[in-house]
Amino acid sequence: MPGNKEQGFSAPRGMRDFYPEDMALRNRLFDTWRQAAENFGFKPYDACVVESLELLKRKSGEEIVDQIYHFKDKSNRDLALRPEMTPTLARMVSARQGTLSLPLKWHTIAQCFRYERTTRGRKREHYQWNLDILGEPSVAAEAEILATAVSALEKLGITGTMLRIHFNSRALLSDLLKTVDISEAKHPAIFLALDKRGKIPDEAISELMHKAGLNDDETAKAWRMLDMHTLDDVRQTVPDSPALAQLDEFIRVCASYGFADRLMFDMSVIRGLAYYTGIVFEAFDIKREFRAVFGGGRYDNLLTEIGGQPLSGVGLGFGDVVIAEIINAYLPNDGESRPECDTAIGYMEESQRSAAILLAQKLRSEGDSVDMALAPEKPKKFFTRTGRGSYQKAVYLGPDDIERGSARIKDLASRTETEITLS
RNA sequence: GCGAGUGUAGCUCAGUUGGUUAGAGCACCAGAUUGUGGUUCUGGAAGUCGCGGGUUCGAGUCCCGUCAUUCGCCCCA
Repeated sequence: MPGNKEQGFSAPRGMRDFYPEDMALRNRLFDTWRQAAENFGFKPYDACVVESLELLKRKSGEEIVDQIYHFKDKSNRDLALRPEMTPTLARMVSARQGTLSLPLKWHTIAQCFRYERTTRGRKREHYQWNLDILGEPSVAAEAEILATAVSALEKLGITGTMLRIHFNSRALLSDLLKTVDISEAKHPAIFLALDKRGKIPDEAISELMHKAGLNDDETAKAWRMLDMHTLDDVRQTVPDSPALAQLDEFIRVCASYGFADRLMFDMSVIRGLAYYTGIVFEAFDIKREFRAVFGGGRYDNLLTEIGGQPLSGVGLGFGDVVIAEIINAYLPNDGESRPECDTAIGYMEESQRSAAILLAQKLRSEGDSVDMALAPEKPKKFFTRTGRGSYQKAVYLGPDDIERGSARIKDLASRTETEITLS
């Protein structure tokens, strides 16, 4: 939309304005996230939006710097708008590592920024719900985090027939690569190369693996790994893999929570971020029409990179942009407006204003939300304005009502009126 | 960073090979109905055609630039 016509101002590229009508969905989403997190015992935390560039570099690598909004402050410090919450979490936990009791479960809704071309489902700014469990090595952590996210999805009306959680395990991929004698040092490069499958040509992926030090034979073996589509295929190759046993246990725990039917093993889920080491997951809509709704996995070395003690954790990031698209596509009637305010009060003349204020204050003290007119209105205008769905009830005061000491409160949906006393 | 499309009233959009004063529907405001709203009728207001430059006797229309936006690619939350 064009912005201010005289000066041509609009929100900068990729940044969003939230008008009151936009806040309805956003607040519902945020409330749902917070309720689910509290329901599962996650503690809220928050942090500054500006981070030191060095912290982000150390975690994400030099090459990511041109995708970050960064700048120098007046003392020449290199700072950045956070592109994700995990480095900040690592910094905060590391600072109190000696005193925090583990495992810890924290959550936050963080606005994150990223400087890149905008496209469907991707802005330069978004809100991301972050769930993290630190200090629990068992798959109970993965299952608990996913159960929390699934709970939020259910509250939003997104059922198992609309969305599936695709999962894989980097540890399992490592076990598979070991069986074909590819050294462990080369695994991370292979993961990052294979993660690009479907995004860049296969030849380019093979080229990436060659650059990572794999010969033709090893590259072919890495490719063959992806031909396995089911856990049974994998089981035949590495029947004794500890990572496979973990996945079996993971599925069992998820079944106890009751959402195992939403899970789907998927060798192509690898995740682009370098720090994942174990189970990884991404949630997609059934039609695969949209980008991932949420994603995450287990990381083991997050704190050691910034000087802390080793601590295993599981994290999940759930953005506000894609889920809004999914809700609009799968639940099209969800956006219908509903009353935002209990009662509207209007009056005919200035001389009824004080009575209107008294009534408004009385109803407010009883807990109703009340929108009282700030100026006199003709009755037709008042009822036209208030009858558009924003209010449940309306009271209109005129001279006769003040004389009688009572007024009629109207239920706007049923158009029925009941008497209330003015006192 | 690369490629393509779009930009006309609050919204959705018409607008002929360049031709006088730029239109429609919905929404809005007023009246019919001077104390009661979702349907009806009548009337009204509202646009520097994203912005800037160029070509032309003349530009919403053609050209260049710029900003915003959408969709791909790179990349990834």
